[in-house]
Amino acid sequence: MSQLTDRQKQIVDATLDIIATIGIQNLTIRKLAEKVGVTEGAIYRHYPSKDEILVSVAGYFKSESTVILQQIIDSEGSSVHKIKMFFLGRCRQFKDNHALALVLFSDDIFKGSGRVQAEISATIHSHGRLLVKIITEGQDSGTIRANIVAEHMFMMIMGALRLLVTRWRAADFGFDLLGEGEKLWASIEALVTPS
Amino acid sequence: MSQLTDRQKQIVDATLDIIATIGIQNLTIRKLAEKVGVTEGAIYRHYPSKDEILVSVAGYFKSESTVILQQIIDSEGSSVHKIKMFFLGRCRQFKDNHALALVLFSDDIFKGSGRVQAEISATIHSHGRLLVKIITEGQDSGTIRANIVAEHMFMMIMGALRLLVTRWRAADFGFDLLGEGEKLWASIEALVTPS
DNA sequence: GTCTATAGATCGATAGAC
DNA sequence: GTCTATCGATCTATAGAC
Repeated sequence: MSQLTDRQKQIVDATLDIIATIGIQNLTIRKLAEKVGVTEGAIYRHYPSKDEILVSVAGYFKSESTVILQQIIDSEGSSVHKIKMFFLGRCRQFKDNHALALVLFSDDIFKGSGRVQAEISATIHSHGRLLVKIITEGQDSGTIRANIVAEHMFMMIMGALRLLVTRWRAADFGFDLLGEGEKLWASIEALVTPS
Repeated sequence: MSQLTDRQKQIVDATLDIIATIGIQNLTIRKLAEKVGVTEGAIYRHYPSKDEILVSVAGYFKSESTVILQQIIDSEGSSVHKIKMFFLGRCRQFKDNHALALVLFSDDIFKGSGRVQAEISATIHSHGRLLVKIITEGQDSGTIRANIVAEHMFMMIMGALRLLVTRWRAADFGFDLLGEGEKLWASIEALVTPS
């Protein structure tokens, strides 16, 4: 974690790019070196092993994904507004950083390297708990329908976002994710707010 | 497609099992042969290549996932009942066949073998269109809230199911998927039916 | 249809010159 | 810090005996 050198940042970016385009099962040091523009041996001057590169990728994911959470905690709006901020904020992040969508929504990328897997799922889990808490607060204050399990509401909202992003990736990023995200959010808000 | 020999079925089952446990990036002919109980050379008597085994896996997925769709088409219930049948039917299928959940909900399993990837996503897409059509019919007949885009409603329902299954897998199948699915469905039904 | 044995390619990682 | 060169392991796939 902490700070990466310029080369390390290049390597992490190249790794994400390769995973996004040809899948983790085709991620090799050779292809990585080729994309960075150095030889295979040079890669090992910056990382001791391939696994350690994936650890770095996971760290990058963690810091990026936490940014929006902090903005929400500091925000003053209603519960619905906070969740909307998260929802559209993620769309904006993915639009600016396609590879991030991949890391956040692929369950099997880090399978095999157990340590990385555990860290990522812990992060996702803690973020989820925060959002469920916000939903519960909204239910208590009457801005969100109260006769539904908050956890289930969270699953529908995040699940829909994930499906949207999955389609966006399948379409080779060929539509406006933020625009479609706003439309989808309008439907979600209509469903979860009291009528 | 068509019929598999007993050995081919064994190989497909073993493939799914390996993918489910240690990930596709660790799927090798050696591990496959070991699990089936024969040597590596023997595998190639039943399949010409590793890729062709994955094609078989995809075919198996396709036939399994279509079963419930046909039941729904033939059913006589309301739109809400049909979607519930699909939702809980999938839970039941996954409970009986853990590996199926993996194939249905992993975007990156078949990345790299473009032909398989295309076939699977086409199947998922056509199933989705059928469910959206059922939702639209429900909206027209008044059993489903009509002021929401049907496509978005579909995304929330399927997204929630996916998230539930993802958690079930992460928990090593350690809770009752069908029971939790029924609770989740109750929340979904409360949200999507007119109040 | 299964075995042993092996070819040929590619993988992660290292050594040593510069 | 990058290069060339290479090691040892492992991969997919094949050949030939039984």
